[in-house]
Amino acid sequence: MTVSPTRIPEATVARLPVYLRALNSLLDSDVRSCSSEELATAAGVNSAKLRKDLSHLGSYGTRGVGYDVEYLRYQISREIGLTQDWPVVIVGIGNLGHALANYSGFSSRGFRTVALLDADDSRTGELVAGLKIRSFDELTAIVHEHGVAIGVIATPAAAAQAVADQMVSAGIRSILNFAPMVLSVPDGVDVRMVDLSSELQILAYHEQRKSTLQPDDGVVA
Amino acid sequence: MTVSPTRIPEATVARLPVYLRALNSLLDSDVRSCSSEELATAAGVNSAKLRKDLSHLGSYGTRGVGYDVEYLRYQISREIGLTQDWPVVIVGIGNLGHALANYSGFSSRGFRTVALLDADDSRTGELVAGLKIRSFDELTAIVHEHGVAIGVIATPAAAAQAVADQMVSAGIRSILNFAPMVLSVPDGVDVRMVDLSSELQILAYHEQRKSTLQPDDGVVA
DNA sequence: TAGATTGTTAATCGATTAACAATC
DNA sequence: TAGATTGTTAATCGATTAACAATC
Repeated sequence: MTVSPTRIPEATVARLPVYLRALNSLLDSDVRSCSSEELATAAGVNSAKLRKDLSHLGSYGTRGVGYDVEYLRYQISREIGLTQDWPVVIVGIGNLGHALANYSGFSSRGFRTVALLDADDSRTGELVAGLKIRSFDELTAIVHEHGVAIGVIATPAAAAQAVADQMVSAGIRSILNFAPMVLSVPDGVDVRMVDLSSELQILAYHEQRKSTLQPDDGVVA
Repeated sequence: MTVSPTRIPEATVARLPVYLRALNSLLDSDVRSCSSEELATAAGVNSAKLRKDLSHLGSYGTRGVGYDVEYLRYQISREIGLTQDWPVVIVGIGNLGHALANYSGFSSRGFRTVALLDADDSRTGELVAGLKIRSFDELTAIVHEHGVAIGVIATPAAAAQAVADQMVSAGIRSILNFAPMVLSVPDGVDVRMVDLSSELQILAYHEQRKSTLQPDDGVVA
């Protein structure tokens, strides 16, 4: 009874962060209340989809009125789990790791970077985003000390699998992978992959189609 | 007849870069030929989905034998449009822009970064990844000079919409947005959004469910 | 009450998957 | 030919959307 009564569809889960961001930006503009139409516009989706998505979480709006922005924000945060503390380690402090360590979108949403690790021990002690870079060898100790559940991999592709293996054996069950490399992990471990180049390739595909598009293309009788 | 005869489903397009990466990694290991089963494993999908996806591009395998790795790689590259040159500009050279400018996954796939722009003119002239940072004011001139079709936004959220507007008016029709901000653009302009924090939030949601999962959860009679 | 807007229903659409005929 | 594996079919599953009854 205390836990979410229903499973939330994966497509909906992926949009909850978008709604959260839209609600935050409404609050920044001192908007206290909004309709599904307004929120949908701010989030870049249509309102039917928004209402359907929210209906999976519960009934947090008022018919004829709309949604209380702060209340809905809290409910979505709670559903995602952002009301609890999430200690995170980042492994691989190159340009990208550096950017991630400084990324305010993490800290502002309940994620707390507890350690930055790099395999290159000559960088140990270097200060990045207020944290000293530590040796990768300390991973297991750090995971246990802080109860880290989420690991971020920002190493080159060649190192990523070894890092993932070490994370898993240290007890991490959720991995965010920025290395352009498919990781193999045991059942029960979640990996999400962010491939910067994939996104560019998908854009290129559509851009190419635009250029070769025939004027009478697009509709088939 | 020279252009792709069929429309490729969006879900398939999103996976083509993954297949391409898997094929590259097979080639690195001197694997010249593979079955759909092997390639699917390397790409992290099941083989039925892989074959279905490839069937949208054409018939590039041999029954009873499998796929020629190099030939298939070429066909996918061509379909995505990676056999042509894609000049790219990156706007916002903070930590993330810096990381993107140095990211080898771009240059190795037909993407050519022609300019790095930043609104902070005190940074003009600074050398990053072999390119001098230039003023944002030069955007339109650079787009025209190099025929830039794809723009990358790595600015803070507050600046992103203005950058997008400028890109659109300069003629860019494909934008990769790393700023945590929904962009509004005219019809015909493609925006893909990469939100580093969203991915972490989706992981947190699943991690949270793992912790609260009942032992007899998962199946309902 | 009248007007507005949610939450839900049901129809449609697209994606996934297993199975297998085609064929090397 | 016999064995292997693709490319396709058809069934299933999940996501999207429009419409509207419920209700503030």
